[in-house]
Amino acid sequence: MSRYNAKATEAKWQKIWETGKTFQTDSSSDKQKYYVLEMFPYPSGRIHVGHVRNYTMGDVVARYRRAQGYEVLHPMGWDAFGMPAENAAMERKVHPADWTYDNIANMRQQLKHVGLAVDWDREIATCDPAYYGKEQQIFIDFYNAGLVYRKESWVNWDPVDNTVLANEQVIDGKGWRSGAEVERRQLSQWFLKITDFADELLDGLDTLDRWPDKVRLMQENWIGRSEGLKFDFIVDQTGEKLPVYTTRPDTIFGASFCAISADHPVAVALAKDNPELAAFCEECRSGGTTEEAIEKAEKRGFDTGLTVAHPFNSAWKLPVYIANFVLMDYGTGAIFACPAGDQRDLDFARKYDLPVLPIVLPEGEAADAYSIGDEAFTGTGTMYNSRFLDGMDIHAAKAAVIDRAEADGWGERMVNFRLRDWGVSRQRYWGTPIPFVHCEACGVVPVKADDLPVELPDDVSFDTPGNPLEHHPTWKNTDCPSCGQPARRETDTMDTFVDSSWYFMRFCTPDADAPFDSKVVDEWMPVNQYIGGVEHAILHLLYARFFTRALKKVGRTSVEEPFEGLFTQGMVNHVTYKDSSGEWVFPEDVRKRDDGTLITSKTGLVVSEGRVEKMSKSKRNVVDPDDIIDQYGADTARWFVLSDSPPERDLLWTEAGIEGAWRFVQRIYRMVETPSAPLAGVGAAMPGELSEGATALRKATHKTIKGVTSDIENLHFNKAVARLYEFANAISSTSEGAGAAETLREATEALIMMIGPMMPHLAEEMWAKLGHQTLVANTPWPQVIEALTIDSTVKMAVQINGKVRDTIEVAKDMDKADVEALALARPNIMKFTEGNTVRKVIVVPGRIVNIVAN
RNA sequence: GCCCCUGUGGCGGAACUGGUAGACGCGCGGGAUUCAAAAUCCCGUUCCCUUAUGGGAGUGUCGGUUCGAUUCCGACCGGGGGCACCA
Repeated sequence: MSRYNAKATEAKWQKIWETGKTFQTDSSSDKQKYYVLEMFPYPSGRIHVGHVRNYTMGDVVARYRRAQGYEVLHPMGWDAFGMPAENAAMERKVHPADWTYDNIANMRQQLKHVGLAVDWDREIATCDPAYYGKEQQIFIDFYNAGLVYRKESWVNWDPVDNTVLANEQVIDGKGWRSGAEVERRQLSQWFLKITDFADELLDGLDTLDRWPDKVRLMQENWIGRSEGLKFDFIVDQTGEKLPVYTTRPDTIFGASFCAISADHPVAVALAKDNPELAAFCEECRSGGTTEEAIEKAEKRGFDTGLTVAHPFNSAWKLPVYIANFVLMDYGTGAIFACPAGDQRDLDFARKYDLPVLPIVLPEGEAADAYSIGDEAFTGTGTMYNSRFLDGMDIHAAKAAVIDRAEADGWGERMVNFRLRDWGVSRQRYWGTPIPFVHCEACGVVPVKADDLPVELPDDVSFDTPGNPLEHHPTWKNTDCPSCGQPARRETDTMDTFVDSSWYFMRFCTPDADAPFDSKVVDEWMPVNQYIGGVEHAILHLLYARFFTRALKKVGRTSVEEPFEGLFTQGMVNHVTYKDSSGEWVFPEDVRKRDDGTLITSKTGLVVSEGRVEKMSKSKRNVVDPDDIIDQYGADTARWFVLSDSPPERDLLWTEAGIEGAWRFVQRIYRMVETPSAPLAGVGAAMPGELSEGATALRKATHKTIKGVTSDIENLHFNKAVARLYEFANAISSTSEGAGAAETLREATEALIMMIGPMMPHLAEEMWAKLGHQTLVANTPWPQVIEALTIDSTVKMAVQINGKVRDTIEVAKDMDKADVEALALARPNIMKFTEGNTVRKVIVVPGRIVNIVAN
């Protein structure tokens, strides 16, 4: 018996697809368009199993949609800028460009072996001047629209990578990549005004009904909209205004002090001639978040000696403290504190012995007996000790205070966001140069459109720490685009998240002179199905949504939301292995001895199996997709990553699992090579009369088509796989008599067409073996005959007091009364009803009969 | 601390809107084929009692609603994720 040769077969079909331009996308086609996109990879050098899973899912969708008659756009590119290229340059003396392009070449080859239905003619790399030059053009557009600005600001400085990190790149006070303790420095930075779109980005979430709720919720929290009252205290000593923001204006009569941030202008001014106070502010600033975590328990402050008057009673004075828990960049950097209603305020008040007056009475408490201990009451209740608010619930009180403030003119309703502007400056070489020039006379001037792209210089050195562009002898010297005098180029480059904020549009017209051709983009966009890792739930996806809106604002597109459907797939996990010396061991080096114990083939040491964890190089619990594809073929790998686990959940990679997938590949091959019974010829007509077995197979065929179709529509690939296994079992059990050969052909062809999106090479090979001259890739999806998916009889369970005691097979439309009579007459049932009284019989047609008897 | 998700055999996981729990795969046990092995095929496989038949228990725990709960409600326990001095 011959065996399926995956390697040779897969190479053959990949060649045929490539030379036939099978997956080339035609934007001018009049078919309905479908854009499926997986998050493009960073060219690290080699693909990993996570990539295989991600791109296989996208590929199933792409191939399925093609079969459904859509014109499909399924492109691939490279998120090619970023720090690892510079690290490689420093460590191995290779140029970042060479390193990156070598990696791209490798990974392209690897991905091609996976057999993706990708239009490779549209491939882009963000480090290509043809790409980043357009990005510079967009950046200047944004600048002209007032969406780009420079600001002196505190930044997170990574002392190891010598770069500025975004807030979100700082994890537990450490750089996300280097792991180094982050410092705070003040630098002039470029910012994108994402906060201009805070409301829109929030409201837009409601329209994204094909996004996971989890991701929408995370974005909602990230944007962090709150409503409250903004009003000015007047500092008694100076007459200065001190604006504060609160979301709890209802607690105004519980106010006991006012707290400002160490970075607040008032604090900064006082620090000038108060060394003690200055030292305190410095302490608040230093240390970063990690140390904050240490002193988290402790709320500390510094009494400025200043006082402010309560807005409802000018004789009521509140002391002004500098407090370490007040942030300058949220709200106004100053608060009024109500210790009874806020834990931080309460901790602070207890420490500095400030008044704590309860103003919200929890339900069930008596006003004269209630007091606050060391726990603030943040719940709902009834206002008291609060003059005109007394008796209201907190919501009514909130509104009442704001209304009064607005009527009396001392405050106003304010909406505040947690979201901050996006700092895009990076002091690095391997990124998109920010296309601006600093001129002594003209200030900051954008580079002229004709002079774009501002290209990175090739001859750079990484010997000194810091930004190589800054060190370059000539690159930054240029002439001012405005006055022509000698000037200096901006040496900051952009955050790589900028690159990935519009690549999906570039894919629509990868060769356009403009960043993209908006007419074509408007036809393809939004992306119908976007697939990627949940780790991008906030940053990348929020930035891309912002960019799309900003591009609309500058008139480059009319698209609102970039991604109509979003799917976030789970990680790929694997057990870990350690040898007796404590070293991590690669799975491929583990051997099982006859007695069941494990050893490494390298050293012979005994190996123990550890926890299942996300595949990572450091723990060596990785498998190389190349090895798998070499041994079993891409189809086997594709089938395995689709089976078993729901796609949004983590997948456990096992040797046994991949073996199982490989067995199924062989089984399909045998089913076609040596079918269980003779097959009818290609296109043979279905006879009018079918034997019982043939009818059953035919029904199974159409039920399976129906099920698999809806499974793929819903991205339930694991269920589609299970159904196909089941169907293969059905085909294997031989049927005889009239129509056996015809139904077997119909079933086998349906099976091959349905595995097409998942195991495309095997499908093509089997399709050809079945006598077809065409490609499965160009064959329409099999049609369901609905009538064949409906059974005329139905099996119903018969329960007594909720326990199943029997099953009956009845006509689908049988009368309730008849069903009941039939059920009660069953011997098994009579055995239980005998001697008892039947109290009640519930008949749910097509489902169940429940007899209540006692 | 706050918010969200999740818990089903030895394992990954099925189960439409409350209606036969455990589909399908893996693993395991038994058998066939083979000189033998690999590969393949067949049968069994939630647990407990039982010779089969049959019965009892069972979807993290404890309660509730219901003729009927993996599904709905409440409390608790375990696992995962997000945010974190956001006023």
